[in-house]
Amino acid sequence: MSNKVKKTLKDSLNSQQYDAVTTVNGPVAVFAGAGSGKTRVITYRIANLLNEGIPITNILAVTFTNKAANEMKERIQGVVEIDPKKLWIGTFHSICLRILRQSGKAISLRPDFTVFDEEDSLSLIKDCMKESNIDIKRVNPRTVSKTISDSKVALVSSEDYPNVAGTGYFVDIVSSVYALYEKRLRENNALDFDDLIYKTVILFQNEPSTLDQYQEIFKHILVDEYQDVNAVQYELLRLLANKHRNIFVVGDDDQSIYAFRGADPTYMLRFRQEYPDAKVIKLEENYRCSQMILNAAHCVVQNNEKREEKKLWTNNEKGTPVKLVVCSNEKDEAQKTIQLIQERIKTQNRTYNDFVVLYRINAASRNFEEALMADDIPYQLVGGYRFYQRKEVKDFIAYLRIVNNPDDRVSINRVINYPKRNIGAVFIRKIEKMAHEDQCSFYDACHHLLKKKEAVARGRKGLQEFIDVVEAGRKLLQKGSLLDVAKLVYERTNIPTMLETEYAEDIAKDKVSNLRELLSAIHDFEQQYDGTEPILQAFLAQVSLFTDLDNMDPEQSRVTLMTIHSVKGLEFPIVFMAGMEEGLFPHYLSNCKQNALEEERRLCYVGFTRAKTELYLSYAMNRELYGKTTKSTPSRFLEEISEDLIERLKISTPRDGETGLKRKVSSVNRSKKDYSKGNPVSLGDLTAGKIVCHKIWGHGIVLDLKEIDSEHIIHIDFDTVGERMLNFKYAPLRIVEEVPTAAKGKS
DNA sequence: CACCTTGTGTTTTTT
DNA sequence: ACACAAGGTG
Repeated sequence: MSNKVKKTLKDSLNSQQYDAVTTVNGPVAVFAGAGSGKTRVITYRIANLLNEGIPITNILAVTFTNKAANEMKERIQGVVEIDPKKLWIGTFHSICLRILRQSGKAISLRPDFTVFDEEDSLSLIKDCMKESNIDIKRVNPRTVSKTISDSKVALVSSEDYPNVAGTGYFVDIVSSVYALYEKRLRENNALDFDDLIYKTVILFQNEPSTLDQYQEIFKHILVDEYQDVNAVQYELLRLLANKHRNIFVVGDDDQSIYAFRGADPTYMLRFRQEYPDAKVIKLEENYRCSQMILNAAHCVVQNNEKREEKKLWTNNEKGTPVKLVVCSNEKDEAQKTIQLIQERIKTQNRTYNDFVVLYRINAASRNFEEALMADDIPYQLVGGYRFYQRKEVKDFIAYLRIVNNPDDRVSINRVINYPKRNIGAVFIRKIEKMAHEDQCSFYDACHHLLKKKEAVARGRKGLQEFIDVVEAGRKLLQKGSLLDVAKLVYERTNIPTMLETEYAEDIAKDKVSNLRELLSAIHDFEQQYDGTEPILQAFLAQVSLFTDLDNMDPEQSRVTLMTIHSVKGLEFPIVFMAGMEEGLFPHYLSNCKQNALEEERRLCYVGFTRAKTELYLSYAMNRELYGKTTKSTPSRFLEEISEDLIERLKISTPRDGETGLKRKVSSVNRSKKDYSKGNPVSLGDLTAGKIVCHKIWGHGIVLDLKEIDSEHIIHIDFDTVGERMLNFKYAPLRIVEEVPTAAKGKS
């Protein structure tokens, strides 16, 4: 057994990887570039620790997604025999949830607390703002929510916030809302996402004996995606590793893409300061990408100023250039993408699961879904409107949440009048008043009210029905079957019938089938239930931390659609990145800040380096988004790729004939030659009437040049895309000596 | 007092 | 395109 492991390690690892795997004691930081075998290192390291005789219960492994955790469990089982249930492996959130359920009592947390997702927490914040007479139109609740979330990540409590945040109108508002929000969370017996980690740190800070207990359990700590660790997570790790100092972190600062969530890649660079005796290992050989793809990725990311200079190398073959696909609009983009996929299936003997389509924002998935459906191509959509986030599913789950925790006011508010029970805002306020007078919970006040005969209200009957469903659910739960409880809710609330009257037939059908799917998920959960904690509590916890990514199945032959954020850690033979346009990618909200722009660039790097053999980049000249159509400029990231690594692809789809695009495409192709022959342009050259050549759009005639906010804006009429305004600073323009025929012909 | 209609504002990425 | 809040109606 032991020898088998040793041999496997030597055979399947390079010397740096081997070093990372077999350095058992002390702090280790591994800088692992994209595709350098990071997952393999972590897997083998755990296997090796077990092989060295370290009990499985003494290892903590933190991954970025549940899916990564499950995958890792499976892969370890391939090397050594383990009982995967004994291994502490999961996301920060799931691990902290487990710790708080076990030991939260020390900070007066009940073990049956509910986890609020972002929507729940925003709804509670709105309530708090209304209660404090803050005009929701003047102050955006989302901004308040984000500020509170940021505070928790920065370990700033509601008491400390006013002292730390300075002064001002907004700060005053957040101060009061934050305090009230915390109070309400406690009353709801609930924690929000940030609390899971934040309260665990508080627990460890306040209760040294509890901390000591976990320090003894987690003698060896491994952290994946360390570049995406934020302050509160860093503090958690620091506390846990403080005693035995066996902390092993793996990451890549070029792949840090979660700064919006407080991630700070400098923790990775600061590791050596925290642990001066740390061993630092660099993995720079890429085993995934072709040379051209890797170089193109490097072209982009090297434009970042805040980064450790490094260059990955690969022994893989040179490969083919990155392909640029120019599309007329977002529909055309989906069409062309699918056409390319079909071609490759036919000629290269590919299967659908060799392909992934990536985009910057979830909203972009729609067009691809529609096009794939129309062509009967199997696909799986990852992320987006996640299953457990859908309205009908959340409504249904709200009932289960109330059965589990009657203090969950957010869920009560959600469904007390759904289906309609004649319970409006006024009636609710009346119950609240009663709860306040009787010093009891809202739920208990409902009971009191129903007992009083004189309390006649129009909603009384409805309230009785609501309470009856919940009480029946609680009784049924005692008997043990979760599925029975769910069925009861399904039948007694009549939600399916409601849905049919509420929505159009096809939409209602969809929603009802989602609920059926939920019932079957509950059934499956019950089958695998291990009985370590109350079943409903266990189910709800899984639901709240579950992501669609966990559902992804790479085995099935389906095209995958997802955001670039979700694709981190995965690889595909052929990658399509859509929407390579200014404003979309980089996203316009990131445009203002240099840091944010650099993060977009890293995101681009992550996308590129998912591809093993082929990478397609596409952009649409016109895009409809958020209900309006806008003309777009190619992403600056396209300009950053050196010319020998990128190739414009000429595709004709049936639609092109109708729009006369074919003619334009051919003139663009000629223009590309002119661009490389042309001379660099200076500001003085740009007078009205001059013919210029754009790297992507080809020839155009200068109409105007003006200065706005000390930026030089050029107005050009292009043969291909018509009139555009360009910023001189970024525009890839050249002057052509001869007046090309294409431009002459146009007037 | 609850419900339905109209109008308004907002839209990144994820645990 | 969508959600959500205010205002009118039964």
